[in-house]
Amino acid sequence: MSDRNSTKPIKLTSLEAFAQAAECLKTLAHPHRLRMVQMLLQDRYTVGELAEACEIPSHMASEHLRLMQRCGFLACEKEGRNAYYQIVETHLASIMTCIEARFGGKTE
Amino acid sequence: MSDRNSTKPIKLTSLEAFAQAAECLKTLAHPHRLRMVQMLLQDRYTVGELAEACEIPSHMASEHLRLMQRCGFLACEKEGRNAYYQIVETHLASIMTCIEARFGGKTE
DNA sequence: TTGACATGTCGTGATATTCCGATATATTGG
DNA sequence: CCAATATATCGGAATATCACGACATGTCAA
Repeated sequence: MSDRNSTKPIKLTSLEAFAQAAECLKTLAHPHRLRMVQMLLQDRYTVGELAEACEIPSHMASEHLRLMQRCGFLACEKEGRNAYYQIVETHLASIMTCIEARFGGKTE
Repeated sequence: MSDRNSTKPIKLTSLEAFAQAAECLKTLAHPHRLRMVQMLLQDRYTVGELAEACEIPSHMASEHLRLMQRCGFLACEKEGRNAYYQIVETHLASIMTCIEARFGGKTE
């Protein structure tokens, strides 16, 4: 072992915390879910609107939204026969900024 | 449809770009790989050192490192019988900062 | 050259994810 | 009440991921 990193004790995040983080990242790691989060960071939308934007049937959008709700990203508000989703995990904004910086920003 | 979001044309990242992003996020979304990236953002390390820090056999660390190399996160430098890995995807620093902000910082 | 060490690769079973059709529930207008 | 709409849920098939043991490769030291 060299003295490259034996002298300075390295600080690490616990594997338990990273296990939680990995769960959340896995939930985010899907093209349709990324698009939904990007939209919901700008406004709230119904299941149907999100489904149309992702070009998928709405019952599949509903499943994606349920997953993101379960890991604390989103909340749902029912209004009549519509269900509006919105962001509740505030850190999603900064993470999405990082992703946009790396993989290209938004265009109309 | 309300006039809530019908007047302003929303800007979106393409689904193709998000598909790439999802691939990368999926690669990152693993507790051992997150720890490896966190370490490698501070210094370069050998396979064995990373394996020990993650409490896994080194041949499994080698596979994780190969995955991260394939999606452009890491590069490998062979020195004698050791293989040193280091970060080459610069955006990993800011993404890790976001993750640490949400899931707890580092402790020794 | 031989043996120990560090790393990399292959095949496999267990498990998880994704997509989809079918179906269910709830709400609104007529 | 009835039909249409919006959303949610269930079950299955295809696919991907994960952890692991076994083995292969390359390097160094004696």
